[in-house]
Amino acid sequence: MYLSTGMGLEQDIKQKKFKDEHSKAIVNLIFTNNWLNEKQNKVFKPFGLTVAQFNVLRILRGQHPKPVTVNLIIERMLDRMSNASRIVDKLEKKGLVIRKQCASDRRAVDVIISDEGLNLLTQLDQDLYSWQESVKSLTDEECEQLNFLLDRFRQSD
Amino acid sequence: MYLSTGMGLEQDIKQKKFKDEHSKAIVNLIFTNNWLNEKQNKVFKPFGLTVAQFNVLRILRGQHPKPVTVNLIIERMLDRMSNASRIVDKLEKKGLVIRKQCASDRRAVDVIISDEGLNLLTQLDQDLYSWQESVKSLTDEECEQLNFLLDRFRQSD
DNA sequence: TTTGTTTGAGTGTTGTTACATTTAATGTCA
DNA sequence: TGACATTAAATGTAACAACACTCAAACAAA
Repeated sequence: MYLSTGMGLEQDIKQKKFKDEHSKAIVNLIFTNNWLNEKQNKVFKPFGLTVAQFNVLRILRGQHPKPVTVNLIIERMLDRMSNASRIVDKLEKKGLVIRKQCASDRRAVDVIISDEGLNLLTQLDQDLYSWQESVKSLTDEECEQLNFLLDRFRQSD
Repeated sequence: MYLSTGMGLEQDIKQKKFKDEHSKAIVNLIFTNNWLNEKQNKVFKPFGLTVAQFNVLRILRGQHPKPVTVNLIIERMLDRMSNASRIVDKLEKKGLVIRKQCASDRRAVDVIISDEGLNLLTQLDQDLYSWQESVKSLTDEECEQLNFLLDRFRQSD
């Protein structure tokens, strides 16, 4: 599934026509996200990570060696909140992160990426980079344009 | 969460800078999809439908009164396959669709949207339309551009 | 201090998804 | 025909997400 025909959304989902370009854009966004997600999963799977777990690790690496509270993780996660706690659980069980009570606020929990976690990410980086290159089909200018449009897309808040 | 600052992705997920525009586009796509998904769920919730269920109903309405096999539903679904069967289950339990064995191929199952299902969609249409208008922040031309870029984004297959 | 409110993290529950497997019907072709 | 492969749909399962709730720590303020 999700083999693009290279002929646009209508062919990909076999729909004849959309009411207007905005309706189509909504469907196109969802479809493209699924397409992307499916491919990303395949990259992370050999490393035993889900996309969500990887993103948490990446956040932790970004702050390393500073600890990061669960709250900060939630703030920076791309996907729905709430399960940050459980994701950290999983990562802890795999030895990829270390969790300890925060000294200055005993409600909070400091999370740090472990050496093992850092190593895993280092290994992953290479594969991720190749993957990204392999799916890149837009020019830099087009990417910029896409980012501009997506940012504007979310402006109705 | 997901309150856009109206200042672009970096602020929204509090990340300083991306490696390049392509990396940013990938994250932007995921983030925008989550943003959209969260909003869509709120529209469908009062009707007791998930986005996936709605999409199946819409496919069925598109073919009504012709029956649609589960396979065809899978082909046209935006999101991951495999659960089409179970989604149809749910819809059947709610009386929104009718399922019966296909006459010409006894492996296949014909699914038709029921009158109740059609009614529900009619009610939903109004809310959905208002919602779409309320989140529309791109011009028609920009939507067209976005569709063009998203279609091209998936071209690495 | 005590009382009430807010905050950070974790938990319980229910529904959903991903993936593999199953079962029956169909197709194929020697 | 009979043996084998393929297809359509359903199901088992483990992981995951959504959402509400709990619980202890911190804050606020009378």
